[in-house]
Amino acid sequence: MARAGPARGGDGEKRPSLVDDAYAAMKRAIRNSDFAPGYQASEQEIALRLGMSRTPVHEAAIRLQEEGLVRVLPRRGILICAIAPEDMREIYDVIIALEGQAAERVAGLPEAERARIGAALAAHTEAMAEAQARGDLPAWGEADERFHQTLIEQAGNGRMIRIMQTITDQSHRARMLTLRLRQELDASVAEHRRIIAAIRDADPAGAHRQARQHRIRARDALLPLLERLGLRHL
Amino acid sequence: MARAGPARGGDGEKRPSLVDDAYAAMKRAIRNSDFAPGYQASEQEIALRLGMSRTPVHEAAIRLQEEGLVRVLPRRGILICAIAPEDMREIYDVIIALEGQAAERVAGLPEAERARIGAALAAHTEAMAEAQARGDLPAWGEADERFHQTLIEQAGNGRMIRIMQTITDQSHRARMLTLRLRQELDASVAEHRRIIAAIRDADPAGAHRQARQHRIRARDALLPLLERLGLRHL
DNA sequence: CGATGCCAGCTTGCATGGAAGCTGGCGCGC
DNA sequence: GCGCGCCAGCTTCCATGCAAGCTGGCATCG
Repeated sequence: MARAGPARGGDGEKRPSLVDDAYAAMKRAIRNSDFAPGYQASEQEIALRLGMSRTPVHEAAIRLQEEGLVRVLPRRGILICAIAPEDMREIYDVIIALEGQAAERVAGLPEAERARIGAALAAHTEAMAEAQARGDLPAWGEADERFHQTLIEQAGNGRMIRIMQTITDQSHRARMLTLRLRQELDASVAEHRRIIAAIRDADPAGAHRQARQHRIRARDALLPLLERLGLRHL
Repeated sequence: MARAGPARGGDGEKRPSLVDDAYAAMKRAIRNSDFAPGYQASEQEIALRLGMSRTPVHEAAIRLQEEGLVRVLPRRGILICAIAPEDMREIYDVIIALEGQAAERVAGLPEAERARIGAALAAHTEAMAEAQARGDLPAWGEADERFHQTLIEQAGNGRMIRIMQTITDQSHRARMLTLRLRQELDASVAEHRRIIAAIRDADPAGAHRQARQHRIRARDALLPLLERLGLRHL
């Protein structure tokens, strides 16, 4: 989760430049709402806070804009993007499609790989069950995130990983907000186990269907929740 | 296809800045291989060619890097990314997943919408059939592109549109290269018609399945072709 | 009192300069 | 002949300056 590096291809790890520092700092600030959605800051101000000049902040802002986290308004500053329920609908539709595909591919891997991945996924799922028993929601959320991250990563598609990372970043705040409102944590655990079973059985079609269904159900639980709460932007 | 604007959200159309000019020029140069894959240019050189200073070129390069079209090598210049067969495999897997989802959603729209979209898709498909009869491959390719573009756009998911745009840009050169080698143009037309039929019948599951199958077949026709030709990067 | 025009201040867009890092080739030592 | 180190040149990184654009408030006019 906490992969420090810049958005480089993946090989050459370098000492991060100021641009990378600015990128990481701004992204972190957005993630834990130090920069609240709707907040508008000047590049100068952020540069001052980070102890650098405007240039690296500006370039980091371009990258963040490309990922949909901020908008750079010409001559007005950097606007932290808010997420509306409609955005969550879009995000879930993408997740539903990609994660189904990822699960299918994982279930088509050779026996040894599937066993290893199944074990990792099962470990994360057990961590979820334990966290739930303890009533530890943050731990539940982290284990859930690791489960899905593992599923995507093991499908071995760099573009898919990147896309999922991007939209996961976009929806992170919304997920944190709604975590404590969700009533169906046990359903998630059960569904995860079904996904794992399909992978272990080398059943690509089944894995695809289970992963899809899991995300569809989560979407159908979450969206009405957002609407009911009238969270227009978060 | 030729949406002129910058990567703005979608509303405020502005007079393009120099950065936007540089972005558009470089993207166009990459599309029609004026910048061949593997080519490495200095920002200074490109800036000179475009009649501007290094700054806007640099910022445009950051955006292009974020989209996977180039890599900015620290202190070495801008490298035009090549596409390997493995990349095409990744790209197709994403397309397979997203386009199936898009077709499903379109097939779930109200009757009036479906009729309108079905007509548009049918028109593009007829254009393909006619181009094929004339032996006009470029026209076939453009009509095919319009069909898929329409399908995605009408699903009404901005993030999905953007993702597809990005990976379509990445694979554009490969598509152009292989267009004349493909033997199964008529299969595409037939499959398009099946997708349209499912949409008109308000059959989301069928539309999903047909769209998936269409892309899976295309992938399975294309990838061996690339391997056989030994096109390691294009 | 309301509307309009203007201006000051703040913000970024873009250019440019200084400095540091990387590459490749040349010369020296062995 | 071979390998190593060094240096020159090229390239980006980052800071900063200048100018233009936008906003909001104030004064002025109807």
